[in-house]
Amino acid sequence: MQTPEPLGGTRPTSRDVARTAGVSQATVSLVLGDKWRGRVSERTAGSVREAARSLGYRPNLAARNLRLGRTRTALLVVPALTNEFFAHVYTGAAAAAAAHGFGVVLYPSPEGLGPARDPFASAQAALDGVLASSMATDALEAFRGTDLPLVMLDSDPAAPGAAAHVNLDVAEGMRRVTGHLLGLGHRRFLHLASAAPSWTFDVRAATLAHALSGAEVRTVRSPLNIADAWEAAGLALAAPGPRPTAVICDDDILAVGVCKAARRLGLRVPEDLSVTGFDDMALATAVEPELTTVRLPAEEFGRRGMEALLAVLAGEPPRPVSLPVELVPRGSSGPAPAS
Amino acid sequence: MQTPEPLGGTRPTSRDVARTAGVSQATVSLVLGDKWRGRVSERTAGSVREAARSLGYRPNLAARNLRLGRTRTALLVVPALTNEFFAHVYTGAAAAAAAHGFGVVLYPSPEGLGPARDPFASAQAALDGVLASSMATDALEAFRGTDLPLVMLDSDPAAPGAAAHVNLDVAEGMRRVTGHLLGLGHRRFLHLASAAPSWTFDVRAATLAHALSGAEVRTVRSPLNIADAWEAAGLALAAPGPRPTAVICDDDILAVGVCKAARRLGLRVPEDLSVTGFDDMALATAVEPELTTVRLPAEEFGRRGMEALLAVLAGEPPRPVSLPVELVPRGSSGPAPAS
DNA sequence: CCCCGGAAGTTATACGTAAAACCTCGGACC
DNA sequence: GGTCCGAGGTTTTACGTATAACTTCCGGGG
Repeated sequence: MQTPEPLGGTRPTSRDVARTAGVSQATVSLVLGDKWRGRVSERTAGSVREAARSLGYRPNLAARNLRLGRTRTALLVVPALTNEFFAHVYTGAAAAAAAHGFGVVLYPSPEGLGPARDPFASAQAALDGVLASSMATDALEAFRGTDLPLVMLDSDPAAPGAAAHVNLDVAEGMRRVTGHLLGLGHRRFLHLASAAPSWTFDVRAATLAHALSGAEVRTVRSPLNIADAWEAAGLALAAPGPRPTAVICDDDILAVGVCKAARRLGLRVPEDLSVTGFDDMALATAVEPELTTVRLPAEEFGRRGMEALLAVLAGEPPRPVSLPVELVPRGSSGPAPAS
Repeated sequence: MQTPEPLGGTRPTSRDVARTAGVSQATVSLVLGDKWRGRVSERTAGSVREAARSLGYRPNLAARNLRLGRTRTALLVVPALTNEFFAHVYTGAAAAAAAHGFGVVLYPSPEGLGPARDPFASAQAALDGVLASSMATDALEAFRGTDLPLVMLDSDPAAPGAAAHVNLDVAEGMRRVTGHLLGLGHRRFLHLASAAPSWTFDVRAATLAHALSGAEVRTVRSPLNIADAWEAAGLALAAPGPRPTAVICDDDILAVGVCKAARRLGLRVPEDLSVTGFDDMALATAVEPELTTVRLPAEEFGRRGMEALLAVLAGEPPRPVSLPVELVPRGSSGPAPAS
């Protein structure tokens, strides 16, 4: 069992395969491209495959992409993978892409991007289409004046520019949360909202305002990290006047910050204060008490988004998708305190 | 301000730019490739750039890659981005790559990979090099018989096959943990180890065994998720015989599981049981009490790894790197109980 | 007997770029 | 006055693939 691998760094080409198989390069291309039925004999096809295998032949993707004018590569634009939600979105998108022979490349984060560099060149990939989260607002600016097919995640379905929209039904999620808390007797609320501007957060705020129109609601904004949420919640909960009995958060991360702030203030969760999250990431069951939250099908979200993009690329006009979400009641929410 | 953008989906080529600028395609290539000093006049160069801008010209990456035989793209192989540690590694690697004009593509997860599909084709990218974590063991198998430059993350520096090694000094981290706990008077330990086979975990186990050679140590393995860790720790802590007073975990996630199991058993952390984590991810400060853990410079880890790979690609023989880690004492560890 | 059609290939070409090799002209130098 | 040289380009070629267009051979039908 010797290794007939090419030495010296030069990879074998289809022409090399043709030479060893004793056929022309075109035949190699036909056989390996699975377009040979009725054009090449079974025998010849076999010997071509054998030659390719023994040489360790791998088609040159750059050449194929140039020839075909397509790259079978999609760009995924999300804010940051260190947010578990987007890591799941990536996973789903990558899986759906792979199932169709596509690759996924991530838009480089703004920090990683040098000054005034071309976002497309930075991706270093020729692209067939773009799948973008509305939360990556700054990155999206870079895509003005591009005619690449674009599918938007969690953005206004009425907004122009996108070939398709795939959304999570966050409005229903927020209705479930408010219904849950109202049912527990809560009437004074704090809404800890994300400071990041995005359509999905606007929807949550609007839904919440509508569902709680009879109750008392205060809104505070915070960046999506525990420390900032802790500080914002601490200030809001220690403010003069009647204290809210429930805090509705736009994200599990914020809810964790609220719980920490509550404990610091001597408030028990859920006896003195109910707290709800959003997303149902690993964090939600890591803390004590576990978070009442809204489960978002993050991975399916990415999968459906990519499938919509692939449909667009295939020429099928896709219809908008809105994925159902689910309320997961856990220990962080309980009956409103008696007083 | 009209839009002279190409209509109908056909992007302008360097030849189109040449035509509008009134020069040859070669001149366009020289100017835009910044190789024109002394070969093209300032005037001509200016008009070429102007033409390119007005046409919205973007070089065809596939053609460039084919011509140059390089793609300025590296493959990153990690187990799962939903593990926050690897999301940080990706971020650092992508930033370092972007700073050198490189792109990063992720190895598709095994699930996303169809049956018996070529891992390289699945990435849908022609690659210049590979940066791989030793924790992605199954994926690494796919790279046998490849001569792509390979830099390993957290793998045995003595192992062959890699052009360079970049490691975290986890041995020192584990020594700090054991020193910390021994100093607090602990003598009976439980080591909750990762069930995933990897060199980095072997090092932790070996270091721990050596540092605690005079003490009593039991080892239990668990997959890296809260639920499994909870179960494994629950069993171990409820086992007959003297109970360990400290649990040393290979990962913050495991430590969180241990804390939950301890609470279930009526054990207070840290009064009855000290628990330490590893990694210092967001989880560590989300829980109560906050975790004593070892801070790993995850993002720098990715950055240095990518820089090592870029050095290899540039022909510079790099020396092995071992990044320092840091013990972060927090609330989950305290003096051993008196009894 | 001739022609036609299908099987089994081969030859030729284009994709867009980078760069080596070549051309042309106007002055400087001997 | 011829030659050389450098500035400022242009012409040409190659990268590896996919496929359209062409060739060749052979058996069968009229």
